[in-house]
Amino acid sequence: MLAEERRFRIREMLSSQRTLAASDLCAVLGVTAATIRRDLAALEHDGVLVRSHGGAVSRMSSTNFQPSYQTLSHVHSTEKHAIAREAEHLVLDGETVFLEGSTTVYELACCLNQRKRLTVVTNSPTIVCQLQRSTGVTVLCTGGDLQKDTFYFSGEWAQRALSEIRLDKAILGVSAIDIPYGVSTANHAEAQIKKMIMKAAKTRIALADHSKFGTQSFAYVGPVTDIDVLVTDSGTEAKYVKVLREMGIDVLIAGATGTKRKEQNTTYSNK
Amino acid sequence: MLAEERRFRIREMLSSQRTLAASDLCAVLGVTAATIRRDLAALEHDGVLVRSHGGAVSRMSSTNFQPSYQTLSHVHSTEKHAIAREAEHLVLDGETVFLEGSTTVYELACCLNQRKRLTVVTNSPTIVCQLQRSTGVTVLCTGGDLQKDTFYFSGEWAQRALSEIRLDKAILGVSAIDIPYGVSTANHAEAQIKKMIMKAAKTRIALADHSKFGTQSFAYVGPVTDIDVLVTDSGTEAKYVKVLREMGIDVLIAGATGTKRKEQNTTYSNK
DNA sequence: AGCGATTCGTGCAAATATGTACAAAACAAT
DNA sequence: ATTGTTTTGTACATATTTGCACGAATCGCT
Repeated sequence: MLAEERRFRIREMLSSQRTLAASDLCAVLGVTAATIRRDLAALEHDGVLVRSHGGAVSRMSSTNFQPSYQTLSHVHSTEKHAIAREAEHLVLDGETVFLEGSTTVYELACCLNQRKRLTVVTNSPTIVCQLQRSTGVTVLCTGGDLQKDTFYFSGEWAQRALSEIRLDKAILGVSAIDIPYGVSTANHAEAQIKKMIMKAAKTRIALADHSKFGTQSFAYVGPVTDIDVLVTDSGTEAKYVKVLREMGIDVLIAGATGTKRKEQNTTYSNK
Repeated sequence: MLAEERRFRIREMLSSQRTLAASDLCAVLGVTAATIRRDLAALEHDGVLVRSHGGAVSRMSSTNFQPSYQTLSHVHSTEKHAIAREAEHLVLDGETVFLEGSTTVYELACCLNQRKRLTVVTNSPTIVCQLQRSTGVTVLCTGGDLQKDTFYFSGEWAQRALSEIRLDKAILGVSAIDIPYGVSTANHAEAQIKKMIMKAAKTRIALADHSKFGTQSFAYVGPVTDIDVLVTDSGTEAKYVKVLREMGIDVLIAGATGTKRKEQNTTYSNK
């Protein structure tokens, strides 16, 4: 087998598997570990992957693209992950959904790679990159100005794109939710986009970990009753859950107990 | 057996096999390794294949399993890199430029991270992700439908965004350039986008390595005179350069020693 | 914190591939 | 037939790849 062929197959595997174990590669490709190591070194040099002890992690369509995302997602990452896993069941095959950029929604996007017949609209370049290899998912992007603080698109192009579509479901992260005040966010442009997403979707699903409750932020998005389904973690105080449910909102609590989650980047050997 | 027939059979084999081993070709065609090497060298120059240690890899998109970013990014990467470095000087601080998704243009985007006061518009999510951390660069994205084969945005949203802007410079990769026929590309949607980019820009800069010359592809983009500046590598035949210059096109040759054509993906240890 | 098991980096040697000079062979045209 | 051109085979020096080996670094587990 040609060296090129071998490396091509490694690339190929990386498009379906985010992580590869060096030992597995030795067995599958029939070469020694030294050769695999050299292959991985070469592919790392080409920017295809990032090596890690025992194997490698894909660099395309992964969180390695933006460190800001990584640093952010470390915060409450266990809860975010549980929330994403819970929200995944709300997305059905054949639907058209909006995924609004936010770290929690990004986690959700990672779960959707294997879906068939799903249309995703998003204002996040990171989510686009995450989903670009999944053949079963049609991806549309609003485009617009890239906000340097949040890494989402906003602005005129994004707004007009949103004004022209109707969605089965919109999934968005919220940065602040308060019962009397409503939902708010730090960025005015982001608030504008969130309002339009709300308007375009039949079902509005919000993801918020427990730290977001009872807080207010600069730019007002809308009342909490704009939300149809709210997914949060078990750390949220019961009083919030109770009041929201009384207001007719479907509150889902993601079970985050005991699931000791390790950092995504270092678990390369899992199948 | 005629040399022409031998090379035809190699082409034929490449349409069913992505890679060919030189040793296999010797056996099948009944000639020595030296002859096969000369054949492969000739076919490489014609842009049919890319040589690699021990054989060759098909370059024709129809046979490539995924003629995507990753597959092609290592092909002619030395030339692409040199071209990108050369084109970098054409982008000036303070300008508004369009970067059209293509592997060579992506290389260029990587060089622009440190710029101050630069506005970049692009239809490539990969380029957005590449530039999103650079504080000095304002990034806009056309949005649109994500093409699963090329990973660029196209479609209505992309077209309308392009119809509303005027650019100092547009930088695009070309997949096929032929003197009488003009510029063409494999994808119809991509050709549409390219046309609009051409229209929106005051100065149109095309990047093309030597293998693109003298080739035609499915979808017509426009005559070669649409191009103001063409950046290529030193492997391009002099006749093309001469004719294009006579037509008033500013042809820049990226400095690379013509004889030494090492494959980047096989040299991982240097530097 | 310590320890055994893996894994990593790398020098070395064998095998293989590459580029090229040169001669032989095939071909084309008078 | 002969002459000039192109192509192919041979030979050989150089370059690359790969497996093996061994010390160093890292990981997982107690």
